[in-house]
Amino acid sequence: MRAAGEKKVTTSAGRNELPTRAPRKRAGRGAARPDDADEVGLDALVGHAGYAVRRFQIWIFQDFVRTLASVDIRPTQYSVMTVIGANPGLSQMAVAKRLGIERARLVHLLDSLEGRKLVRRIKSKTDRRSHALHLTAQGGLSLAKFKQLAAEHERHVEEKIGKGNRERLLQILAGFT
Amino acid sequence: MRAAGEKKVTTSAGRNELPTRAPRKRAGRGAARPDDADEVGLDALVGHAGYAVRRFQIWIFQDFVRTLASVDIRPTQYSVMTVIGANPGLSQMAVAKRLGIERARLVHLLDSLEGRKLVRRIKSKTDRRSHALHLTAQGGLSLAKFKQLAAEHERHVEEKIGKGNRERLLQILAGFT
DNA sequence: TATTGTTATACTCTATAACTATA
DNA sequence: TATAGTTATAGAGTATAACAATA
Repeated sequence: MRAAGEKKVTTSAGRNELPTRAPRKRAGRGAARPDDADEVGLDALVGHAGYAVRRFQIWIFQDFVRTLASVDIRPTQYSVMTVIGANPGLSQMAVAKRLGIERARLVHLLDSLEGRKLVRRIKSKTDRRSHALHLTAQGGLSLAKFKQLAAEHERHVEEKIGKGNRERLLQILAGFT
Repeated sequence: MRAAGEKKVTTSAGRNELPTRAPRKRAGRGAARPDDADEVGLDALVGHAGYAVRRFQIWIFQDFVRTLASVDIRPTQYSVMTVIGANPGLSQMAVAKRLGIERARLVHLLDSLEGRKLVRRIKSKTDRRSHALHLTAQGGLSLAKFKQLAAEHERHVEEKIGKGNRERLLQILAGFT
């Protein structure tokens, strides 16, 4: 996973000539096999938005996990707590639909957050099938801390791709939120 | 998973006013609970590049799988075959490093592709620990077809976010490939 | 009948560790 | 001793199906 070691922290937005390496080439020694990873051409993958997005998503995900490691919160947990915090009383179905999480998966996520006393499931009076979700007092305080760390992570993103590019990215992808 | 049903195929690049919904609001009936998913505010998630990127990645991934369903090829399989096709004789380690795949995982991916007669592992003469990877004749023909379908998928992306935005996206993320 | 939360299953993917055969 | 490929395991995430309680 290249992202861990962190080379190329170029911090910027300067080098934008698509790296379309020649699809065929031979390595340094006598042999015809490029054992040096950077000599390996991507061919059609250059030009696929999905490939670039996947690599970026992996980087961003790992930076988030690393930055919030001290509080042991992962991106999905953060998104669930944020939505509950902003919309107290929401049902599990509503949270699942809003975040695009399977309702079956949300059950386990909430089990974990509830076990950590960050979230509470309260039986709904109006619809006894459903639960009203709330942050606990501790959950509210913790979320404030999580948001600080998440903002720090966001600054890492800014350093990585550049301030203007980050904003442009948010604009381009606004329709998917 | 919102993407399956497909609402908002707005095909474009027009609506870019960040949807910062008010963090608190009540639903239609007398109650105070927004059961309508679109009434639920995202709060801090708006403004996190990672959240938008994750949602976009899910959409793009699913469109790829759908578009290449007839040939039963997933994004990772496609990337592996493309790199082998462009760099015949590559070792497993070189492919794994280049694509950011764990070498342990690549073993299973290659087992599957080799079982389908698309790829062949050939024992290296120079280093008997390693395998030289090649597409079979059938694999080469198949890959051409996969590339056609992947290009079709790429057109879907273009329709979804707009031609200019897609190009800009590739530029912004070029450093991650 | 339909929906909410739940349990269960299967498969993909990430992250490790350990083993073997070579180097 | 280090590396390439392999096997194994654990957890996250996706995708389903089915069930009980309730609507």
